[in-house]
Amino acid sequence: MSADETRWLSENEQELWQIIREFLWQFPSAMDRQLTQDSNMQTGEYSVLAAISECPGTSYRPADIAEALRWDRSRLSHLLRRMEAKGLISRHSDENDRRGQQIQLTDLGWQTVREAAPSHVTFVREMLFDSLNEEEGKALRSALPKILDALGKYNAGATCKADASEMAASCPNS
Amino acid sequence: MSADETRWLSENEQELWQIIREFLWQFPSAMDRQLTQDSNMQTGEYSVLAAISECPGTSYRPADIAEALRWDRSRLSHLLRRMEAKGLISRHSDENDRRGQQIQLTDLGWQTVREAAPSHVTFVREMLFDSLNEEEGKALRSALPKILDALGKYNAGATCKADASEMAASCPNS
DNA sequence: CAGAGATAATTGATACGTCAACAAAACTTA
DNA sequence: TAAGTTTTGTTGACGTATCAATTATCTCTG
Repeated sequence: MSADETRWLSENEQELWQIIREFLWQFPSAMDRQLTQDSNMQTGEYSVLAAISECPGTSYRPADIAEALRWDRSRLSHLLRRMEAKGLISRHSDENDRRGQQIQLTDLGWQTVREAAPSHVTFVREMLFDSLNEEEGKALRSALPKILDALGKYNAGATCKADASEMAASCPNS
Repeated sequence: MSADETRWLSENEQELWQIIREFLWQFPSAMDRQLTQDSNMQTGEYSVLAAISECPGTSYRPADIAEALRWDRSRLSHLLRRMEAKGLISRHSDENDRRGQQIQLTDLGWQTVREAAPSHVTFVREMLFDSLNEEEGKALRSALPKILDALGKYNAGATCKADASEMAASCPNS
């Protein structure tokens, strides 16, 4: 950056940015609290349970899960260890590729996600969707992918540059 | 919850929810990376520096900052300790209320936030505002406060139930 | 003014995310 | 098939967020 070519935010933009920042912090934080209180887990753990449970009978490799959630492998590895310790998942070595593993939900894992889902979905509906009219929903649906796309380009070269959704595509059901 | 009165998400809603979740994770995460790489700090630290620097010459108490940012006091306390260790802020006990403190930016703090601002604002503009057309901006501006309001009600009784912006209101400049 | 309660801020334990370094297995290609 | 490269997944160190408990000060009420 030579001189000062920074395109600073207008007052309007600053206001909106503050609202967005607050949303970016408050929403995940409240969601964590909801899951902690109602189901003794946090967003990350729920995301993994939900991702795996979407295709009953399927077993995923960590890499699939990481890609579906757009997560760092390391983060997932740490979390899977904790979840295995809690008895929520089981791992079996992948016979086709012995670097990898097959991750499955245990009975306890299934029970846990089934019990957690209603109150969590209720939270998401009441905090989010009930506050959106049709127009606002459409706007989000058109705006956010553009932002995610920009972020993806920004990240190019970094952690997760995969082009996604192979996990969903390979799901036998749905 | 008696029977199963859960209002599950429709397929459309599930799609949107996935996009939102991704945004909620990817954006802050990329922003942290931007600040770390360009300015050796994270979002929290930048937020505090920016909040304090908004009213030059003013000194804030931690409680003011916590309220303006809608943060937990404990989180702020830990962060202020680290920032003081780095030499970014200074604390002086408040003569009017000796429970409290006066927090000010040091010269290094000022220099740091001035140097960090351009690339950070550029990130926010390029990743966020450049992807929003006018209509989408308006939609966010109308939707997010409703969501924040719902979250506020959800939190009622928890950490931060204050009704905000006393810090901004008391700002001599602007 | 005494005591009860509220408020400001800190602290320590714990859990989680990130990063860089690593090990093992699988591809690639010459 | 051997050497180099990529991919899969783990590990440990470190920074940060959260929660409950604690201290110090202030305010209110009788």
